[in-house]
Amino acid sequence: MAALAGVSQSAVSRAFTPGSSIAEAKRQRILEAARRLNYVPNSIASSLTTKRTNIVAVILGNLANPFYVEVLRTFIARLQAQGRQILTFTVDNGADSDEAILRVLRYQVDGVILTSAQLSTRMTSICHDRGIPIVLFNRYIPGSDASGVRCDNTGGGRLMAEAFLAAGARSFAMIKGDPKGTTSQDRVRGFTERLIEAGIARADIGEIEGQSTYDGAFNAVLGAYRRKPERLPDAIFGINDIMAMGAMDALRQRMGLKIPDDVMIGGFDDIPESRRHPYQLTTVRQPVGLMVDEALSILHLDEPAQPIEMGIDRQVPGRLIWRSTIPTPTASSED
Amino acid sequence: MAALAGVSQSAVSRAFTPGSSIAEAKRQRILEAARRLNYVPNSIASSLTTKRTNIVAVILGNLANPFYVEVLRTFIARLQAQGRQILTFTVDNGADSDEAILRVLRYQVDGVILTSAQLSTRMTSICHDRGIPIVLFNRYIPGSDASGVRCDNTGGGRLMAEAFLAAGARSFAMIKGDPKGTTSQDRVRGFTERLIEAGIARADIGEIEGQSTYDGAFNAVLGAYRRKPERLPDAIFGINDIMAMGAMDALRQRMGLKIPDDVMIGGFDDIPESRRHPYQLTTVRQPVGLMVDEALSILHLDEPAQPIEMGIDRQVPGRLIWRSTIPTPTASSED
DNA sequence: GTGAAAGCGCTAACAA
DNA sequence: TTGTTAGCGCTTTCAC
Repeated sequence: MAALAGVSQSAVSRAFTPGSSIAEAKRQRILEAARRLNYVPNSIASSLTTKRTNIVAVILGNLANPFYVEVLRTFIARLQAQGRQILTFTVDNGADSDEAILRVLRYQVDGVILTSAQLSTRMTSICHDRGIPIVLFNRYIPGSDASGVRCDNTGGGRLMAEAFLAAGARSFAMIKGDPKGTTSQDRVRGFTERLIEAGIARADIGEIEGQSTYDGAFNAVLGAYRRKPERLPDAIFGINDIMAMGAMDALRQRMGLKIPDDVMIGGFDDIPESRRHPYQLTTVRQPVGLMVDEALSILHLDEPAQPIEMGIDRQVPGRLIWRSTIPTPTASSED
Repeated sequence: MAALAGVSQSAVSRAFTPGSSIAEAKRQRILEAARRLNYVPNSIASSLTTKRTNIVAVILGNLANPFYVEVLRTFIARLQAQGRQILTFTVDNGADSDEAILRVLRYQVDGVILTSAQLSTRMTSICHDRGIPIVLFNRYIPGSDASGVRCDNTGGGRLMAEAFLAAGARSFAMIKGDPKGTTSQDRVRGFTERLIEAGIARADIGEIEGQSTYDGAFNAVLGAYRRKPERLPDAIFGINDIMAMGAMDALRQRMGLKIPDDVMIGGFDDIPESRRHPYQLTTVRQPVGLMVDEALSILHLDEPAQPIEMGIDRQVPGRLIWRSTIPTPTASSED
């Protein structure tokens, strides 16, 4: 390219580097030649010297949960607007992410965002040793010095418990997700704690496993209550919206029950589907945009020289969105 | 790394290159040292010489349509299994993809997959000149020599027309998507053609604009029929499932209609949500896995030396999935 | 099977 | 403001 345009290599480099000292006329001339020759600078080559690729890795669990689609979409939107590229990886839900991380490290990514996967301490230190920041999204790994952002899951669980209590529920069940994940655990814990505080007996708080999926919850509900409808509690808390939706469909379409008349339902996440007519799910909203911004700020991609922030565990509060799967005690508030 | 392990640079390179001539003992020794030193080969550097990055770009429209989430997920699964990385890009639905393509070209991707976006001939030739194959997914650009894979949308539209006709419908409406996209156009055309052939009058085939989204279709249906229920046709064809779902919700929850008793509904895509209880949508299934495989075969990532396949327009047939939004004339067949 | 040396396309001093 | 030079971390001849 340089030769063809009759200028030095450095001139070309400068022409494509905003803020570098080059005469405006020359820059224009080079840009014009580049267009004519269909020249596109090679970012791969430049990152070899700059040590910056402008690539960020996003490692996700299964995209079957629309919540994570929303998360991915938000990360893509933000990063793309900053001129960064996204290397997307999926790993099986809850599986360990070692292989994925090793692979993205080969590509010298500027940062790693990890959702729905385990992170070994070995990988954490490998990343940190190489100066690559890593942030956990909606996940907390006890004992890890990796930083992360998550919703206040415990608090969110409490909010849901309060909503049910206010509506008069006295017996409960939870549909849990990945039993190893802190996200599900925390929501379960907050929910349970609040109920106990309100004087509910442990025996009146049931738990079933929904595997974090629509089908899992659908089948779990059928398995638990279809033949024993007498066991049905007043209220069921789906640890995430997609499971709450599976539960609703099983309850209504397969068992002929009315929601919230026969059983109340609560969810968590506030995915777009939750507000749709068939569901109108009362749920705890996670502020995805805010959480994404927090995650990116922990990565501080713009100041690579800054030391990596370790051990941060940023929690942002969720918010209860009243819709129609729990009778509203007083006034209702759709957003 | 080489120095630290007391071997040559080349030896390290060979140790990490399957099939290169190196003594097994030496390879093991190097691999062991690498592990100890947390060494990870730099793919960025290697691609500078090999001219292969093992990165494939996937450019998508909005992820609000679950169909494209499914598509993305499938591409990720396949490519990841092949040891390739995915650079994900989103562009506004139907917007041109020039900027996105220029950006991925800087990263020397081995191939480009493009869905839901326009592709200029200039970009096509830039890619081809540099030997980068590009494949259109579910999109056909007339006059372009870019290759692509798509469902037989015209045929799918015909299938839906036949289903409605068999169920006795005599008046129709379509909820169209992006008016500039061939995908929507083809489905509309096939549907209309078949109806005309069956003797339906043009006046009995209405069209409304659903903007390819749930909300768009929801509102369009309300706008078209709420105050004029007498205009309601026997059958409504949502050009994609997400719009069919929006239409169903509007019809049932806002207008109190029964499906299929008061109005039949058909969709296209067969997204996972379509089989769920609230919808049980009769739709035309796109064989995503097959289409993805076809797309990847057109890219022939494994034989970069082969000339780029141009002008291919591979069409795979869709299949009608009978569920419950159209009364089945005779026997029904869930997949 | 192995190492030395050249070079991939760029950026970053440095000197002019 | 400009061009020259020396690498960035790897792969690839090419001798050995």
